[in-house]
Amino acid sequence: MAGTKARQAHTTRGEPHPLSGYAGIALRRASLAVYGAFMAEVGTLGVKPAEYAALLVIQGNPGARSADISGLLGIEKANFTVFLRRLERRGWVAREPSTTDRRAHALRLTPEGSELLQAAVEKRARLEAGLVARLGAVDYARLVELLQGLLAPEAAPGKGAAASARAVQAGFPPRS
Amino acid sequence: MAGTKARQAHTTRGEPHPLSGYAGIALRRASLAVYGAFMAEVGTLGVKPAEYAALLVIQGNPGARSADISGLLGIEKANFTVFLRRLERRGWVAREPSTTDRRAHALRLTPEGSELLQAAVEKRARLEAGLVARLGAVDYARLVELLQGLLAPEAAPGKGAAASARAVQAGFPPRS
DNA sequence: TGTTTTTAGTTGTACTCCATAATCAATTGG
DNA sequence: CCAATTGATTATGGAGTACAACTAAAAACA
Repeated sequence: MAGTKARQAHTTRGEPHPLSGYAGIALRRASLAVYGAFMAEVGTLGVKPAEYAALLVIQGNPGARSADISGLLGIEKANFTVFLRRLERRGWVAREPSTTDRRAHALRLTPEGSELLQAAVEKRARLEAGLVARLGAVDYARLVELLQGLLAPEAAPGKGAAASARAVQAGFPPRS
Repeated sequence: MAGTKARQAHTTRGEPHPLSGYAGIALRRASLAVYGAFMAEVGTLGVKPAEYAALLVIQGNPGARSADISGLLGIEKANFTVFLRRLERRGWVAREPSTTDRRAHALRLTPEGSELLQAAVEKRARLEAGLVARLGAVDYARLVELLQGLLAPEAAPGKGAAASARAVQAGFPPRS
């Protein structure tokens, strides 16, 4: 998603989009739609989805190193450096030197970051409530479940190596 | 999607991704995963998803103009120009002058384009079969249905204007 | 009819996201 | 102690997209 603008293709309201019977296209369109809804709701705080996710994970894993967080977010560590710097410059994330490894940094939310994140979490709850209102709670849960099923590792037999010793977790705030 | 490479974040196979409980993140990840699967299967023909969709729509609406197709695909007409030129240079799409409007072009698939598209459709059927095998036919259909529900216009009451006189349709090949 | 407004297509530019390679310093393992 | 690995950074380039400006043709209208 290069441009931040949420596109609204096929403005002819009334019928479903003629290509949305294709799973890939439906997925892409839905992803963009939710992205746009996020920006409309939470984006007013100046936070984009990737940044929101980063703040969430950092809050849940205070002291974690860059590589841990970037790996979890699926951001290349190289790009995560500049990504982090934005969060740091805005005063939301502090990068303290690690006490155990002089190459690494320990990441934490600043008080301002925590405050902002709390506001963002509340706004995101409203966003999710909107989605639930559109699909119904049961269908919404089912959708998320099906998406997870699509992403689930296909029971890869031999390969299951324990990748990272340092366990980094999502650290959800209690789901609304 | 800037980089064509399908990222595989969170390589630790075994548990679901810790952030995929968020609908937006699950959608994004699923979208990228299907994109990657498409590239692995159909991409061997040198066709990316957007190009595949374009060829499909052009085949279903022979003689349609650029703006019709680009609108349906959700591509800016400005960007569609260069996008089209790629398809044209590869010999898949012909851009004849419109007989009724000297500004416009009538788009058609060339014989090579039709041939390629047919091969792509077959490969995509295999891709879809893989998704069905993963989720099961019922759940797969349900997923697509739920995604469409997420995208459906929220019964906008007064606004329902007939936007485009020229009706352009998806022109599916018979769904496999 | 002649003039104005709209439309189809094109070009150019800029910005964001992302991948990759190269690099440096620090750590780890023989 | 030296080689290989690792955390982080910088720099570069490709791909997708938005947007403004422009040309030529068509449509609307007085």
